[in-house]
Amino acid sequence: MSTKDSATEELIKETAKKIFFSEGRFNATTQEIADAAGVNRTLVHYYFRSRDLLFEKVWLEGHAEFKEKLMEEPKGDLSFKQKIERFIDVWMAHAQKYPYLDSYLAANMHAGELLDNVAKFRDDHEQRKKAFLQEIEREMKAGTIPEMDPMQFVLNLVSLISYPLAMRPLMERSLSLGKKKYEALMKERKQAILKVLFKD
Amino acid sequence: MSTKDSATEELIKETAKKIFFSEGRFNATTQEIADAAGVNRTLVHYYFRSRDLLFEKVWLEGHAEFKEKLMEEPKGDLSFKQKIERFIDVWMAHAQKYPYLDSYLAANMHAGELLDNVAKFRDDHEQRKKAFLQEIEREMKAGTIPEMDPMQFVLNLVSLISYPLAMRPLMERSLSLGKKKYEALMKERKQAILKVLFKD
DNA sequence: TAATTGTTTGACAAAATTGTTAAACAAAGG
DNA sequence: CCTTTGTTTAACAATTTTGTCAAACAATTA
Repeated sequence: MSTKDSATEELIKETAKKIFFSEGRFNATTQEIADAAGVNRTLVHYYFRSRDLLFEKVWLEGHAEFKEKLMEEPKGDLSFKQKIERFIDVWMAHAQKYPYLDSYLAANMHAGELLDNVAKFRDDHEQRKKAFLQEIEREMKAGTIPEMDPMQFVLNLVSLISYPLAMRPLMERSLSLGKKKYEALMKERKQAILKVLFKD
Repeated sequence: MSTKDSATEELIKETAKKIFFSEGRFNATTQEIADAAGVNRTLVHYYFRSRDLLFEKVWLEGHAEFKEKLMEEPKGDLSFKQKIERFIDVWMAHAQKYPYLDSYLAANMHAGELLDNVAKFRDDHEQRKKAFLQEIEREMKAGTIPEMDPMQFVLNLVSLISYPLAMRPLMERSLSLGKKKYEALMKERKQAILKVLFKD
């Protein structure tokens, strides 16, 4: 978004995002991407120099987009529970668009480079994270959620949200559920999560 | 295991498992695998014909091993909670050995072939699954766990176990935790999971 | 219209990876 | 000792994928 972003460049990027993170085809070749976008393969190199740079660019963009939405300061004051609800909503919406974004991250953590870039955000978010943890402790003391290490609460939260979406095809199969049934399950998901996180 | 399994063959397989599923380097070449095993690259082809066949073989083996341990009938009678505890223990142990096995599955579901093979197990497990779901419902009625769609309970269970292990490097970073601290967190993990699943 | 700039293309080169083959080697049995 | 069988190796071939380049093309601007 820094400058103009020719239509073709944008088209290639969007196509790549779709192939990589919606369809999960991480090993797609430049040829396949170019074909899917309906452009000459050389253009991929013209705009992004190399396949890896293209990948990195779209990955960072997708991830940044997600973080931004997630961290966006909500309008009015929200209760703790409302904040959690919003967190769930945003995350689930994103995971529905790019189901393979997180699983790529999981499967490629070892590379490490990706996370270094992500870390740029860190300073900004560090204090907000701290505030969030403190808020969790307050809630525990107030008795709205069970007492435990606040980190465990965070792990619970993201696990319950992300896993069923990232692992959706696996879960569908191993639970012998059809597409429809799983969708219905996801619709109820938010409430199911809230039910186990909060004492009620 | 069908026949003899020469030492070299076994060595290559074990090395491949480690590279693929412990280190998560799914794109490792035959050369890298051979190097890591300290054998000539041609041997990989001699024993497994092709890279893909090697991959499939070790994947199926790893997965089968896991399923077997998970489904193994426990000795005496266990209470529902004890069964869940055992489930957590087995899964966490396995995920510690091969943290990338599940995430590979997640990231490559679209291929679909893998799961077809896994499906062989299905008939055996189908009825046990049903029994498990019924047991969950009984527990809900008995009031030991919150009322919800039993499938949601299953999703909660596997999410809470698997995600923090599969996403470990990501979580370590985004929560700014050191290796030590995260390990400690995992030690407490079982109790944290039980705490949210059961009413107490 | 000529010139400049940016875009697109096909042809080509380079690199990386896989797969095959024939020959060397070693162990075991006759 | 010779033969057979299974194992290991190096050299080679084939394929796949990436990356480069010069020329064609289009749009805009002088």
